[in-house]
Amino acid sequence: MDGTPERLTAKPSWLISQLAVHARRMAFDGFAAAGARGYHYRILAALHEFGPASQAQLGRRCRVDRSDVVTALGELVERGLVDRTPDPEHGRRNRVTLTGEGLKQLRRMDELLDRVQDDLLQGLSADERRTLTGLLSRALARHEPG
Amino acid sequence: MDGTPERLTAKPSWLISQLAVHARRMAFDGFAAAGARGYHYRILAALHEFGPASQAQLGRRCRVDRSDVVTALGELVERGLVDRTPDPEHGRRNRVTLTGEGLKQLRRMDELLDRVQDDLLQGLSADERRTLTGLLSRALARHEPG
DNA sequence: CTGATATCAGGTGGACTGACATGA
DNA sequence: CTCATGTCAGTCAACCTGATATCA
Repeated sequence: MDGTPERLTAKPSWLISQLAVHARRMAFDGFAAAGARGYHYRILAALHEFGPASQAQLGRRCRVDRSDVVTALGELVERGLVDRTPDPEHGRRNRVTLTGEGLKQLRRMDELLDRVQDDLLQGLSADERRTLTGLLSRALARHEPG
Repeated sequence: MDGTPERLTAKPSWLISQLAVHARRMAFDGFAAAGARGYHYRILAALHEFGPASQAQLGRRCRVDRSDVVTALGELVERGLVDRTPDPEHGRRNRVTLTGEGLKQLRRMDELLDRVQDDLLQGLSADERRTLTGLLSRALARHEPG
């Protein structure tokens, strides 16, 4: 433990970071072609997965800061991918819903991302991918909301 | 495959990205306390792992852009953590070496990072961590240099 | 009063691009 | 003429902070 600590390139956090870089780059290229970016996908996906929500809820679900939700939602509304209407039951809250166009866009981005995943994990068997996914989600679960 | 594509929160690339965020945040806090940041660690670690090198080599080894290497090295030189001297055998190239202070700083950051790793992967057994590391490095290996 | 919500202004580190001069 | 190297200027998405106004 003197001369040689764990090599940088063997540290899981390094591997994770570098893989994240690749994933983001690949996804980014595809998203850009669709005129979108990461935050757009995450918001659309959260809307589809959990249904209509307030902006604060949305941000918590897809882990985007409220202030960034505002900006991203503005762009999504502009493109007609989501609707943002004031919540009748709460004067301050907005109710955000996915539009038909938004769903279509989400499907496009989903296909794209699936191809990215495939590319990212090439070299791993289906079994290994499942194992990896399981381990990752268990690790992430420890760092949830609270 | 119609109503429900793979959930966002189950996609490996999402898990990887979110874990990377946590890792970076945890490491960042510790690094900041030491007056350093990610690039500094990566460069110091690469110097220690592969020995003295030119700036271009360094950048390739720790995956930092050459232009960013310039800036980071400037800061490291200022703190006396590395030496940058012109390569006598090549008029344009610099030779960058780790100083004693640099090594000490690297050790501090290494300890810190190991604690971060532990925290990041809490909930996984030693065996599972090895499995995870193995799978990750095999996946990353497919996205190497070329 | 607290607390949640939506919004705006701003800052930061990491990743990247393009240009440029110099040397092998 | 190429290619690699070091340098500088600037862009960008993601992430985060703080302040403000509004409403329960």
